[in-house]
Amino acid sequence: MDAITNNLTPAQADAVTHIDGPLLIIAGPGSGKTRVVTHRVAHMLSQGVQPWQIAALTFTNKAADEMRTRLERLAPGQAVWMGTFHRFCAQQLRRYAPYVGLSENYSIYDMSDSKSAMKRAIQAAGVSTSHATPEQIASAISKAKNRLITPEIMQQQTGRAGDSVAARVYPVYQQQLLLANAVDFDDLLYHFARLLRENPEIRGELDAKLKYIMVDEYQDTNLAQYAIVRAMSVDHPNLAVTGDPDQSIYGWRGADLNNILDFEKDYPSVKTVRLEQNYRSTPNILAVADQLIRHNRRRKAKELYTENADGDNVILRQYDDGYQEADAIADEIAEQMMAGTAEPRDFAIFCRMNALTRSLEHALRSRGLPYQIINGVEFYQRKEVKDLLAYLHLVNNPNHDVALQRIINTPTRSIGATTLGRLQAFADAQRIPMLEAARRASEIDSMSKRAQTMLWNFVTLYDRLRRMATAPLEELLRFLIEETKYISYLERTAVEKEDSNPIANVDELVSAAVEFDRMHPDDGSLEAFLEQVALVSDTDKFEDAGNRVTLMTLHAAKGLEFPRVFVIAVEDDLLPHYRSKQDDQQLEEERRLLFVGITRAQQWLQLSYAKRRSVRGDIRVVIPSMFLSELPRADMNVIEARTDRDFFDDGADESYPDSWDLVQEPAPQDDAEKEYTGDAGSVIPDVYRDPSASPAKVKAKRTTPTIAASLQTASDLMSSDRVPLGAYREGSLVRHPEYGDGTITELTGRGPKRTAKIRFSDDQSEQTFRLAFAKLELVDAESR
DNA sequence: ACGGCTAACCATGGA
DNA sequence: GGTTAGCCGT
Repeated sequence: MDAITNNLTPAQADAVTHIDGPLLIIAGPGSGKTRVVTHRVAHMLSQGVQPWQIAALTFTNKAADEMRTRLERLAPGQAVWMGTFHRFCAQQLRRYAPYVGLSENYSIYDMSDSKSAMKRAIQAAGVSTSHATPEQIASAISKAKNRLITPEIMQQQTGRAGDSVAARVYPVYQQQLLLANAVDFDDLLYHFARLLRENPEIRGELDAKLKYIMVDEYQDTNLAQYAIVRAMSVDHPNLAVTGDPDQSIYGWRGADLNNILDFEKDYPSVKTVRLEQNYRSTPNILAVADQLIRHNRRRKAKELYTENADGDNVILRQYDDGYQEADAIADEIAEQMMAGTAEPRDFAIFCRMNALTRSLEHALRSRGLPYQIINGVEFYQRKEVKDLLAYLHLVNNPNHDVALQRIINTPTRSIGATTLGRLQAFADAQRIPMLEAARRASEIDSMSKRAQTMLWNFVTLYDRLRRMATAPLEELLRFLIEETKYISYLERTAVEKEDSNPIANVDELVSAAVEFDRMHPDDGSLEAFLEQVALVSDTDKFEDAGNRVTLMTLHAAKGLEFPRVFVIAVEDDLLPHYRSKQDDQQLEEERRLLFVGITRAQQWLQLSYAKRRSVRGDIRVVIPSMFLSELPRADMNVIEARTDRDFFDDGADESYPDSWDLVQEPAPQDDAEKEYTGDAGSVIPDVYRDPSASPAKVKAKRTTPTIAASLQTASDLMSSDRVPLGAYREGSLVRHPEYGDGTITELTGRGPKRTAKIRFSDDQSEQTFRLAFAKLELVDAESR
């Protein structure tokens, strides 16, 4: 008992010793949350709670592993269930599969599996993708599932046009998944939530068995997760959740901030504990994080403080371009290593999207610095790995149509698109899985004799593999590699690339199988292996990778900490991402994302942006992120790029207020200006729109001339002595110096992104132009 | 009819 | 830089 409750702050002890009844732990970054949670479990165990009465739900395996390791130290040998939401649901669904129309050997589709399933469903539903892309449809269906909306309900809701397309695909997609005895990621939660809702006896059993449920990162739960957790906490409402509204960054995955903001309303008898003292970062870093997050409205105000000693000022650095940024950061790391003040594992580099790691990777490699990229999709997404896993999937679940389609002709066995199409049509017509259809190929009239033979060959191969289904995994895997001649197929087809070695990846998969056999000598099953593979991410296992610099996205960085952190490309359209700028809630989520990045740093932090960045080949002028103007610059080291000052020559000497006014209050004389104001609104922090929110206003006044200059440059590009953008209409006649006269057939986008599709009268060709940049003239009908 | 190849086209985040 | 649709050679 002493070892468990000693050395805790009063707040921490409060949380640790609370056993019965709802508990809300609002835990700021670096506040020792994991410590509190594990100590609390240990305390509960010491007070006679049985380990099997406790379940701790997390979002990543890594978080669960971390908890398990720490608990093991406090209370060795106690089998408390700790794992991700998805794994928890997957395991429960194995037991209750028939209740939701599945068999217990059901498969879990990963993102690319669901994508192909979705494409097939869209085809089968016969909807046109001209107004809604497959991605949009998939996202609408995913959102529906996250909100526990059934296909029937979605069809009843006469929503927006895009949704009605999705509403038609949804039941077809769902039906096909059930036929394939498969679920997608959303279904794991969706099916289990509905199972609990529709079967009170199961709900009651679980509620009674799992008397103590804990949820980590509660701010990232969606409605389905909320429903699951609540359903299991009715008779025994000993629900303990931890979270931080300021670190909610998964809204795009359906996370609902209200779950945590309203927790006290859901459970009026809740005990709320706030962990506000930060043990991770220097005051310098914390101050920057705090100033930034104050600009959010939807939050629970929190005082972050630390007793840590002062450290270096946070650096805000400008580079000329992305390459200079990469080189300079690599140099900086090399320098700090040479100075003996740091080693590779001390450094992390965060970015908004994976594509941005490329130049960094190059810079680090050319200097011989060891690094690792934590990419959400890596090993298990590689072709050769997916191929072999598809074989395993099909062996485990003969209804797995996506797997069948992947491997029926891999290695090639003369079963092409035509044959596959006919097979699929037959399967659809008979409502049978495709493997079954292949067995009955002789019944398919349109199928050539030759194709029938090829299909028969495949089915025979499958049956040979199938006989090995219960063998140890390693044996099965080696057998199928042998039988399919997969290695020689790779040697034949794989192109030698610098950093990909398909055969080594196959070996790595075999090693994973060996390891799995070793870990599960008795309970090992193909099904369990496939489930594990489906539910791990590469993010989970970065730790083992040795002494390396870590590159990852801001999303992947959550829950981690590093002594020295670089956040790169803090630029408009990237952070905040351009697809999040239109909506205040999404914009706040972007701000939280930067907040998460900043608060990962223990001792040293640099935020950087470039003046120019090449995006997909072409070089763009960069507008620094609006978030940078929200930081306490007086307490930071602001460093501008050394060269290239004249790039923004016209604006470099402008004082700050003028340039801001330019963006803030463009004289609204005509349509174009109004148009741009609307768009620029999102570039302006909330505080500029709402005078009542004051604290940042003073800070933002310190915006450097350079930032102001580039902002002005952007507005120059937009407005000065150009035809007002609003003057362009669909049907407008225009003249282009190269293409000649034409007519605008379509206008899309706003502000700087305003884009026109133009059909030229000369050759009837259609081209698209960004109005702000294209050399277009409006012509009136008479002058042509 | 199949399969390999080239050429557009397209990209946020990820259990 | 990676993926896919469509083309062309077998």
